Amino acid sequence: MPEITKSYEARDVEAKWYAAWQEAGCFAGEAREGQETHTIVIPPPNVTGILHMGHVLNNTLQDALTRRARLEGKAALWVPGTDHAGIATQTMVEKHLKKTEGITRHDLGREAFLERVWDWRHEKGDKILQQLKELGCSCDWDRTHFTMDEGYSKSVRTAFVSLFEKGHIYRGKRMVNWCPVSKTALSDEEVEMRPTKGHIWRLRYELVEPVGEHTHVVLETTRPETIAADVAVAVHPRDERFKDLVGKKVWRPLGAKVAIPIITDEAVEMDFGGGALKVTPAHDKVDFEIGQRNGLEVIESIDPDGTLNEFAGPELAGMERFAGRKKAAQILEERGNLVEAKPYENNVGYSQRAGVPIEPRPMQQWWLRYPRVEEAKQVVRDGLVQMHPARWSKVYLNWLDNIQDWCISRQLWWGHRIPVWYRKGVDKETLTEADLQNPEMIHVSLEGPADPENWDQEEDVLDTWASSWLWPMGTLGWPDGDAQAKSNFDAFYPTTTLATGADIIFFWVARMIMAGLEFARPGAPVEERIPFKHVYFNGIVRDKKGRKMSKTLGNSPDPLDLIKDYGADGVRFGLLQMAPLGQDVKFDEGRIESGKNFCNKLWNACRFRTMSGEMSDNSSLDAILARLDPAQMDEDDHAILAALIESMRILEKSFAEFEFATATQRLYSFFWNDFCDWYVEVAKTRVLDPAAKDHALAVQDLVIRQFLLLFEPFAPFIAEELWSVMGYGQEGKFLQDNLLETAEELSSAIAVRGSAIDEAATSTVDQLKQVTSQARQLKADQSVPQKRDVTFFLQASNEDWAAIEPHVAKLVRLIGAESIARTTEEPSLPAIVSPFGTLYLDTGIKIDPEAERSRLTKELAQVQKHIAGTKGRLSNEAFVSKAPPAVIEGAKKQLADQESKAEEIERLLKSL
RNA sequence: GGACCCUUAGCUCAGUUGGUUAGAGCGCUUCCUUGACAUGGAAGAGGUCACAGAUUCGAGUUCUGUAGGGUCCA
Repeated sequence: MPEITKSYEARDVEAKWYAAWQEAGCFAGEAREGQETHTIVIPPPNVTGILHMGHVLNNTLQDALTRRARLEGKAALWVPGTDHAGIATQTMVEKHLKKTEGITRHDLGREAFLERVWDWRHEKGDKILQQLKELGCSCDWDRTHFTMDEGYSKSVRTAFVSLFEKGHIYRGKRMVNWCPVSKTALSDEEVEMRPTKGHIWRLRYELVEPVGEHTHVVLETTRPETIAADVAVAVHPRDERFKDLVGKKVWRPLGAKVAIPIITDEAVEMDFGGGALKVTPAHDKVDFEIGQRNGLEVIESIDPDGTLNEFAGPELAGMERFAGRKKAAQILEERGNLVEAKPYENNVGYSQRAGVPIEPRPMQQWWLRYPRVEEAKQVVRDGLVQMHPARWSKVYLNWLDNIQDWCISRQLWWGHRIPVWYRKGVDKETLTEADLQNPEMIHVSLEGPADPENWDQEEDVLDTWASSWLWPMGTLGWPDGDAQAKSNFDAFYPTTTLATGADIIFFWVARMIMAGLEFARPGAPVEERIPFKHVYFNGIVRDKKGRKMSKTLGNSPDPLDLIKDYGADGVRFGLLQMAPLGQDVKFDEGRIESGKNFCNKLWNACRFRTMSGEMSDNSSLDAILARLDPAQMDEDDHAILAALIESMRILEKSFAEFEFATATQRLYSFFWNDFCDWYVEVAKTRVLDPAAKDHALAVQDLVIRQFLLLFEPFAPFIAEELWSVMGYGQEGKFLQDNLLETAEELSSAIAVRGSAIDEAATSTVDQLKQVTSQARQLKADQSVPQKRDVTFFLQASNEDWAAIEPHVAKLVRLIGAESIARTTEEPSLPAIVSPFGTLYLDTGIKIDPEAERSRLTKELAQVQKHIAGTKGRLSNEAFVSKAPPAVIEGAKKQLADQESKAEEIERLLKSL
């Protein structure tokens, strides 16, 4: 018999099995011809990232799905990998260079700098993937991808060239979100709107020539530092207040003294700031559009690094933009242009990465008109791509309805350099859309021009998301035919489920759907082109105060510490218990501890089983079923097997609906409450009986076997260890080499062996549990110590006694009693009314009538309250005539039961 | 301004199509080291299900509104 330690020690077990799994190639995604597949691609973490609680949740879910799929006989593939994370990684390396060598990337130059980034990536990168192994993730590590690897880069360039050729990509001067710190353009999605406290200045713009009584126009602005770049004042065309002023001119109050026109534009909000708007096309998106419509000049008074330039006027030139704002307000006040300065809060766009307000500016950038927008909406509306929880599809559709072209170029070095070459001498700032079609001026291809000496490659790289949107395809080899064959693209695409956070629904999920539809399997039906069938949005892990966990706040525990303290299985199971579908998770270490304790409980239940008797043939389900003796099946056996089968049903449903908390909670209560607290306890008596022992242990072996199969997706290490220890496996095989039966399959397999589950047994067992609890309650009330020297008397009808009699031996042990004897007397002893009749406790000491009276009176009051409620319902004409018969029957039965119970308690009271 | 989510025990959360007396984990009180497990066992205290209406024989559950908290979009 194998030795089992007294408590579960996770560390050795985890290290041992992970190595064994890898050695045996357990995680290889290989599909036999015609085998159903289950594919997940990991949301690639930043290559230099480290594991945080969000990753733990997200990856545990993916692992649970993947492992469950394996047990269901599917060819399960989980593709791991990392993302190069353009800005984040580049910034990290730049900071490091600054700190250690005092140099910038420009000191090194592009090539040398990129070498440094690669060094960094090789030194520090992929650490997170190692950490995922500690968590037990069953990724196919041989398929690990990195977005900057050659193969993947080729897919990124292929997508670019293809979209360019189809006219989806263009270069154009438009307003972009400029980050003055990172000095790159950002997409709209990378800009975070934050309410920001500041001021709004009410200003006079003097009319060049007074009109009637009008000498000036009043307007409001939050950005006086941009006044020097004003080229007009705009009012709404239907605004009567300015009827006479349109077409006149005002003096620009800062910068060169210039008269600027008063124009009209629909975009002006009439009830804001008096109705007039200063128009600064270079520094505001709305103003830029007004400028375009009205043919206005564009004056840039802020440089890319956020410094005011000479166009801002001599007083402001050279100042940092926020210092310039104060200074501008001061000058305006001195010149008498300031009417009023008020504190003001408005939404300001911040660079998500750098944390500073972005500076909108018109720039030449590369843009993408999204492909397949309509189709992307349709696949979600049609349910080909299902989101869980479903409400996110609304958010998704709303974004697609208002979609804007995507700025895909970044002024960075770390990333996929855009595969565009300009003929030497061509000025890329003045290229027109027509020039883009001219092969004499522009070359766009995978491999570059044949005569590279005559061309300059575009300096910019692609937005990171313009590479990761190809992830489900690129990691399966697209577009390279050989690579696709090697990866078995045909079998594994579309992937089954994407598990991710809702915060990247636009960044990634929506774009992946469009990319999949555009590039995968051209010409194939839409359901073969989508990148995934399900999207599961897991919640965000928050701290106790509800704040997002972040490195800067330092409020996130290190998952590796948790794994050390609680075991990977404990962490996984505990976390999923607190992660219901679509809800954020407030992290509670207590739950993690409870996960660990549960593992220990399971461990000890198995330990106890090995101590209870020799291990018999556990090598297959059939072998165990053959050990069941139908003649010995009692109510407890039926009830525990019924609960097992019900648990299997619940897990089938929870996996289908991504209800992981439901699944883990059911496993917990089934194993701990139904099995350990009850079944194992009642079985102790039977195990001591040579005639009943084999059967009772066979039931336990069956339950534990099925439980381990159900538990493995959540807690793979302990499941594997016990699978081995308990002899369920075969030499050289693993738990995952077995198939998990469905609830129906198990149910009929048991029935075929002659032990068809009697569901009715469950209610008998519930009554036995109740009487057990009542007996213990009596003992506790009477302050009887836990010794087993007390006697119970049960005043039972023939029928009740027949029902309980076969269980008495077990109950005696459970309750901790000398005996339970039937009585026809009405002894003067503390009593309680049980489902099998009145139960008396003989403590051997004299009864205390007062204490007894008070206890029974309390009990009676409760029963009577219940009776009153039920009577009330039944005497309600409307209830009786409208409620379904089953409900009415239930109420009647309940009333009868409660009334007889009340009568009995009253009798006991009287007899005191 | 638009969309969505949340509010249930001291804390963190379950509660599936409306149907007996609303559950779990942690914490708390009392008892127990009895040959699986003190990472454990037994008993117990603790809830006007945010508030106000409506629908219904019946609402934690459906609808409307209010308050508070949160998220996304503009």
